[in-house]
Amino acid sequence: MNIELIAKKAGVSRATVSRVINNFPGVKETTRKKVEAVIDEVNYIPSAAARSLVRKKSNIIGTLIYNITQPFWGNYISGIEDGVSSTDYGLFFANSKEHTIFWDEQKTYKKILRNLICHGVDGIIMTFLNDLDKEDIDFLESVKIPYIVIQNCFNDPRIVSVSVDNVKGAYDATNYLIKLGHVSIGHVTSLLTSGIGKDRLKGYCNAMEQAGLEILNENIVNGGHSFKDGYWGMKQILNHENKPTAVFFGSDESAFGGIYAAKEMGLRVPEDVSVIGFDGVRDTFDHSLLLPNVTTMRQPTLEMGKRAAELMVNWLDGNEPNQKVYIYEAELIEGDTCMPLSNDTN
Amino acid sequence: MNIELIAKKAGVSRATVSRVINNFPGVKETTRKKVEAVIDEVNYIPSAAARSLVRKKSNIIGTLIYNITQPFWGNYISGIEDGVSSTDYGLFFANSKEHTIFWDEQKTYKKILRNLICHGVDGIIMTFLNDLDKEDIDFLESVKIPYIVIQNCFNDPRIVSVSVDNVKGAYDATNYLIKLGHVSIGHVTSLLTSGIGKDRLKGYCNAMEQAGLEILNENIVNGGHSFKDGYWGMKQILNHENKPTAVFFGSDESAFGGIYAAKEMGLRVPEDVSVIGFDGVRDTFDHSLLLPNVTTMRQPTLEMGKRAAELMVNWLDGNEPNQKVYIYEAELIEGDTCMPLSNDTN
DNA sequence: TATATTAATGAGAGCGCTCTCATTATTAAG
DNA sequence: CTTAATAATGAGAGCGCTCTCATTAATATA
Repeated sequence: MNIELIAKKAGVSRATVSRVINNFPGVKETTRKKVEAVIDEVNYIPSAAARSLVRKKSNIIGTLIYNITQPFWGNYISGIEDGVSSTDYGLFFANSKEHTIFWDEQKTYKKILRNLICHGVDGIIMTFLNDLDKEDIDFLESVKIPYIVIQNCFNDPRIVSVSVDNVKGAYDATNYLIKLGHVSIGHVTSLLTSGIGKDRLKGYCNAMEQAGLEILNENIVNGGHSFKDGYWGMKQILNHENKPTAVFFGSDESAFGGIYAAKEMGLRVPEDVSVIGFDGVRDTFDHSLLLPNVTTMRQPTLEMGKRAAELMVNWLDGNEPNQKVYIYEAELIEGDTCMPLSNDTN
Repeated sequence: MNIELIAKKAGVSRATVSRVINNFPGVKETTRKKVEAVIDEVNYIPSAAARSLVRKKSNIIGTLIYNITQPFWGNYISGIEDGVSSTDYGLFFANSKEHTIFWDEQKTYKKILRNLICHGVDGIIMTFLNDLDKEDIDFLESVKIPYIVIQNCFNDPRIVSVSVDNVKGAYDATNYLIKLGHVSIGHVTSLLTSGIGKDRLKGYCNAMEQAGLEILNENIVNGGHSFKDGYWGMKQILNHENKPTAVFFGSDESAFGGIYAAKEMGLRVPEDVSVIGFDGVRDTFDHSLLLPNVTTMRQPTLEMGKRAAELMVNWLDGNEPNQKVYIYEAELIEGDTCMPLSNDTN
């Protein structure tokens, strides 16, 4: 079933059918009705391939999201979907699993991106946890395809990104603990191979310095975003003689791990040690009531995903983003895992 | 950059370039090298649209998954991705959110499916929780596009499906409780508007009947797969005078809700009431150690997703599945939420 | 060296649309 | 009723590939 047959059946030319399909003006109402009737009758759907070929546009946006099986990342997809849902664009999907990018030699970013382009996407929305390889950017630039990075922010002037202000978020988190009277504050970082981890560490340091508090190496543990990372990080931190009275974790999952570790060591949260996380994922779990109500810096992942999608849609429609860097603020969500330092009667 | 230009640059015809791109035989080695050099030099990637048009095949498989922000469903995507990862196929993505299908009038199945087809997918892998509307099937059949349903199984002979044996799984779960000596066993169902919920209820009834145990209406609560459903279901069940000593939940999330409700009512799990769930999602959460180690019937979602993808890939490559219904077995995973009935010294 | 056979390559049609531009139908103006 | 203006429609080229079939190059055989 093609446009030719529809035209024949309706007794008009292909051009007229095309006008009807695309809702173009300049078709007499009676003709339009006639054509629409035929289209409905035979359940005609125009060939996407033919359209893409002549328009040089597939109306498909490629997405490369770190690990959608975790709600934190899944929410980005949801946001992106929100952003495209009222448009003619659809989503092509690459890589849903963490290990694929990190450990699978066969699947470097470049190969995944290449695969995306081979399938004809018009633009790409992606998360990059590790700092983007120069080679990857060069590749994207060379194929001249619009791309937007979410979650991570780069100082490369070529990259459009949507992310949270990690320095400020970490600063706010640390400062919240300081305001509660804590002076000895630990930090289990997120991945320091990414700008995200580095920025959060920087925010932590900024807050400590500004408050005139000493930054102790033994209070900073190189971690990651997983439960396990938080678990081991917390063990390490709490094993010191002068253990901190509060710990800032680079992610909520790692904070959960830290809380678990503290309990295992016979320490109460927050009575013995306060804990603050980052991300704000708790509510995304159906079983959130079973999880510690962790105090955290919430990232508006849904909004950010949506924003990225909207920017991309507009871009593909001819309106290049007028900024390179779109920054959101992480919001402090007070849970039950922080309390004022008991010695301190503020 | 198109095949014409590559041909010109390499001093050969378009046909030869095409042969090289597609790794077809009958090209002299020296010619092949020459063409490949040009392709590499200009970073040429063939137009997906043009290819699709002439081949009448986009090599894109559409997926319609219930709610990817929950790991249970996200795992299906992971499995599907596993199944296509070593092939030339890619994934197009529709609908990531529960509400979109259930509550958004604008997004009926048919519209989503139509959208998928408009974007040119070759086949569709989808989850349908509610029983598939006859109209939806008719539509899919009318556009003659291969589709595979995962997670739900229909007795419509036209539908290829990959799912778990829900009757047997529920039977096994209930029987496990019976073998532990329980005689008064409750059931918080999953959605009874879906075959899944009905089948699990049936399995429960089968086991009870076979054991000669009475099926009490007050022990069966119409629920759903969410935490909330389990929570309210459990409250209802435990409020009866002769409350059951064990409860089978239609999902793990609802089991979590049930466990939470029991605790709230001052009852211990499993000492006062045993709980068994369905799905086997606990390990998919990074913070699984913080969750009750619920006894459950694990569904091999990853394998099922992979299988569906493989079936689809083969189908699109010309080999129609030789069965209509692919059934997996749910596997009993013994956790810490069940114990023998104390009165019973078996 | 001439001929038969096989390997390598090219010419050209066609996939199903869109879009420009020419043509025809319709209405308005004189 | 004729002409000018506008509205509606159609003809046809072209998007970038694939694939068949014809042609030419290379090799084997006599």
